[in-house]
Amino acid sequence: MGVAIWWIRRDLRLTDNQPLAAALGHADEVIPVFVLDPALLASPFVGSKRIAFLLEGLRSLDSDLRALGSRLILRRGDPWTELAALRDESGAEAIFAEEDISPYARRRDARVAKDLSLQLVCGLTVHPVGAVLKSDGEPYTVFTPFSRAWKALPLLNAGEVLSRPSRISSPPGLASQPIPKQPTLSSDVPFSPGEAEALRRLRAFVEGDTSPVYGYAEGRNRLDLAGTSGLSPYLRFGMVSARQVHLAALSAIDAAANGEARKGAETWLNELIWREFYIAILYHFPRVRGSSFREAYDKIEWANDEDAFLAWCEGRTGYPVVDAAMRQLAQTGWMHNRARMIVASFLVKDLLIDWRWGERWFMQHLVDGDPAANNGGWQWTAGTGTDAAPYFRIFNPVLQGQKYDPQGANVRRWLPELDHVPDEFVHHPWTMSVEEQAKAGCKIGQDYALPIVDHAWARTRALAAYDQAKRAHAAL
DNA sequence: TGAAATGTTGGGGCG
DNA sequence: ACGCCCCAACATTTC
Repeated sequence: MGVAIWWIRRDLRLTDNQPLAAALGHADEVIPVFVLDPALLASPFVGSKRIAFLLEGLRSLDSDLRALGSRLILRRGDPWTELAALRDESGAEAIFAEEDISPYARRRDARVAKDLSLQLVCGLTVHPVGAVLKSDGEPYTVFTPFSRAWKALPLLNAGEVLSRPSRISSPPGLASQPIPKQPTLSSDVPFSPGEAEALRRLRAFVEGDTSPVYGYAEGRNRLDLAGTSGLSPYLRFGMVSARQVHLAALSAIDAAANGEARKGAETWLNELIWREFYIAILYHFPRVRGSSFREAYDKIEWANDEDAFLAWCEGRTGYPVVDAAMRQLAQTGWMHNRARMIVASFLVKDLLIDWRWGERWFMQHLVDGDPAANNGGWQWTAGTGTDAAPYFRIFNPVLQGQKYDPQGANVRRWLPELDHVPDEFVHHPWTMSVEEQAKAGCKIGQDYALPIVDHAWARTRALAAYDQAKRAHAAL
């Protein structure tokens, strides 16, 4: 039956892998190949923590493949060139890959498909990208009706997970370059790559009557508790399939012991649907990658103060809830979703800095950085996106801190200089008297920054800037 | 998946 | 006893 190529991109798993299953169904011998694309490595939207996670993930996948009698072939270079060479070396008739939807991925795949026999298979999402449409055939731009239609669609393969192959035969003698040792994954990054770890985390989150998924409705918002699944980096690289996670959410909903537990599992399912919503938005409206979905807001006159941006990046804005989250991001490559909304609101509304600056910084540092979800999240906060927060919804960083980190435990974890600041001041330490600052061992302006902007003033400025943009657009 | 500003109500202090 | 004021608590509107 011949040879097929399984072109691995963001599907680093053996269980429930549709392109792999398609390749195995098509040929006796399958070549698992990953092409390390220098164009991607050089992108300003890529950072070393995510690359390190990917490289470790490839090592883990290689080890899993070897256990099945195969191995990972790694090639560095332009995908079209490398795949054409591999086809010529091996005589492979077809290439199978999981469909990807970012503008760059689509251009790359179109170029490959023009000359090589490339078959793109669903798998990035539960439902095929582009299959969730209104009755008039147009894409949804509002989440709630999207989610309703999404839930009504039948599951591919009747919801059966594709089993892990027991053996993969590959042609011998194909050259593979070594998986690069650099960049290395810092021990500060709290994710260890690989399919086994992804499945372990999934089980820990959903299995049993008292699993965290049942407290998710409340727990997901708390910055000081581990209420989230921590699966985002694994979904980002397909170390677990979206469908497997979806089925786990459905089972948890079924097994919920009471209304509150059920609500937790349903809320979690909703987050998975937000992921698919933003993937669909980027697929149907690729222009959102560079510009606001709502064009009026591309007329905003941003302040774009470089020093303020640097203070935000480095976590020295003087607002503890913001600074703690930004230092956690720089150090570990991860940030709680609630914190992402808070720091994004602060950058866009309080500092009046273009959301694209924040989008790029997040992509450079997040281990789970995904173009669709990240863009969607930023445009949501900036009020420029589909079904976005209204422009006047501006987070107060003090109130958000008090609400979601009531004792300041998370703030103190990342800002040790606030260790001895009493709870009542921990989210607004600049209101301490000089004596209180001395007692807490935290002199404001010296041990910890004075707020770089007054929130009440900044709120008014943001409202005026957005209002001005709307007027400018309406006048056209 | 906000927060601030403004409006309303009602208990209690007080002359 | 009564009217008046204050203001906390809650509701509604506005940004």
